[in-house]
Amino acid sequence: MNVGEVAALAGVTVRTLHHYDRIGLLSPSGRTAAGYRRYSAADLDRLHQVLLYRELGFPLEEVATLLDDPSADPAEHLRRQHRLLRDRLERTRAMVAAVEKEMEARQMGISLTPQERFEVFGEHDPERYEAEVQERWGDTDAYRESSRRAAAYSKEDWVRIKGEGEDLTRRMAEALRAGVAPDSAQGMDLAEEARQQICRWFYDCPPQVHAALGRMYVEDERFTATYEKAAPGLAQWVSTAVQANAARQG
Amino acid sequence: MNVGEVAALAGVTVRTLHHYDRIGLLSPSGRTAAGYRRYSAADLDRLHQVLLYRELGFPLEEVATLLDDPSADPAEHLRRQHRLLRDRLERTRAMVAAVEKEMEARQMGISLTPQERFEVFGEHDPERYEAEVQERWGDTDAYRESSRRAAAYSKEDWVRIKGEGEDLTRRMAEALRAGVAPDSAQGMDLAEEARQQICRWFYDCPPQVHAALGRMYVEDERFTATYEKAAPGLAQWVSTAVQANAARQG
DNA sequence: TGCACAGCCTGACGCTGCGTCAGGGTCAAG
DNA sequence: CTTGACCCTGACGCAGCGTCAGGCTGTGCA
Repeated sequence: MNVGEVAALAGVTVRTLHHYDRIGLLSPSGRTAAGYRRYSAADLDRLHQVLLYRELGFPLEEVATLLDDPSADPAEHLRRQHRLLRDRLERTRAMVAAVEKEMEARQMGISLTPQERFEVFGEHDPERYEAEVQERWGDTDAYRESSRRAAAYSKEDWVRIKGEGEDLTRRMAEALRAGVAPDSAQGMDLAEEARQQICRWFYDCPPQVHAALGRMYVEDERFTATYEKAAPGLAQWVSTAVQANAARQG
Repeated sequence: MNVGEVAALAGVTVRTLHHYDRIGLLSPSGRTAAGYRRYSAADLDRLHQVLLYRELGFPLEEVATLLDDPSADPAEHLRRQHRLLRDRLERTRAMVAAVEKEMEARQMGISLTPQERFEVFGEHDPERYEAEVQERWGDTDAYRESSRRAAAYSKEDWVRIKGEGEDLTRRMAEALRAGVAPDSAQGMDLAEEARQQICRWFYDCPPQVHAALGRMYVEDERFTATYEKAAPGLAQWVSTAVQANAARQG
């Protein structure tokens, strides 16, 4: 793809891509004879990561070191991004609540103290902080340890993770064939097992989040196809089981 | 207050306050004989607004024009901030969902198309866009009309708004004294009326949001005091009614 | 075959929103 | 009256692009 196409796709300007090329953050993997930049699928992948980290407030140079770190596999980036995004969600929620409180206070003729007003973004140093926490944590042994363990996943444990997942899918398919109802206790137990697997290997996945994932299993045909390959009707079955399990816990 | 104190309170650096002074965005209302900046409560107020708008991605110059617009009363700023914050909340939620989808896809060995990956922040031009939409809308007649009407609140209708609020509070107090249960149909109807009032005059307030406000009525002593002044036990009564009403609708 | 027009290239300068010294007064405590 | 924390005003620097300028490329159509 040419710069213009990539820019349009990613929602950035051509100048931005030029800039990323110049500073070595994202250099297209090829050029035409005339010197035109040519971006490959892998380049798009990287651009995606760059934009996510940028949105999270990381300075570009740090983004480069993060993405070039050979000890960090893709899954680790996803986990980190997920964590930071959830932090931001929390913060935004707090700010919305603060504005609503202020409105309510106005209507009732109460005026809030300055401390109250500022506390929602006090200390935070808006976006920066998220990146800094990363940096700080990056220096502690504990984090490095856990991070290294995480990175080690894709080397040897990855097989085990995949195996566990496939094993569970197989047991679900068996249950389906045996006529087990997805919203029965047994069906929900299987769904719960799936949720726990995500928690253990990937990220903290509360029932509500899991329910959203469940919906995706029937809405996105590629996920559907993967389950249908194990057993016809399994996508719908799993989706229902997950929802029922979430409702049971909620 | 001195610069250092203000800076600590608001979570910004002294340099930032110097900068805001220099560009005329926020000049302290006084100076000591020695030239020290002295910030008043009104200055803190303004700083608060500045930081909110800044966080929302507005360039400082635009923040200045917004805050110096004489036809914009405080309530209008709150409504705008509220709207923009909710937009951001939505966007962040979408990004979290996208990362989760990507994780799930990885685990199942599916790979997403570039289009899919970028769509969450495609087009958006991260923060900037929020401000731009403002600008664009600011040019349409419809918006200017509604905006002017909104601004007119605090001039004459403000009395009516206050009146409506007090009237409702009085009727609630009467209900309480008459022994009406807060979670009875009558109690919930009163709560619903309160919610509608917020919708009409301030911002779109779905039942869930209203429930959160209800909790505040008993948690924040100043809100509690306002209600207790109308009738002892009213704060708890209103809170319960609001929650019941939200549950009824949810 | 040629040309018009969109798209690509490489400098180079500009702008915002501060961070970061430098060099020098101020004030409260001890 | 001194020490250390705090304040002042320049002045320069830096990230992350926006925005020309000046020139080559590629293609659809006459």
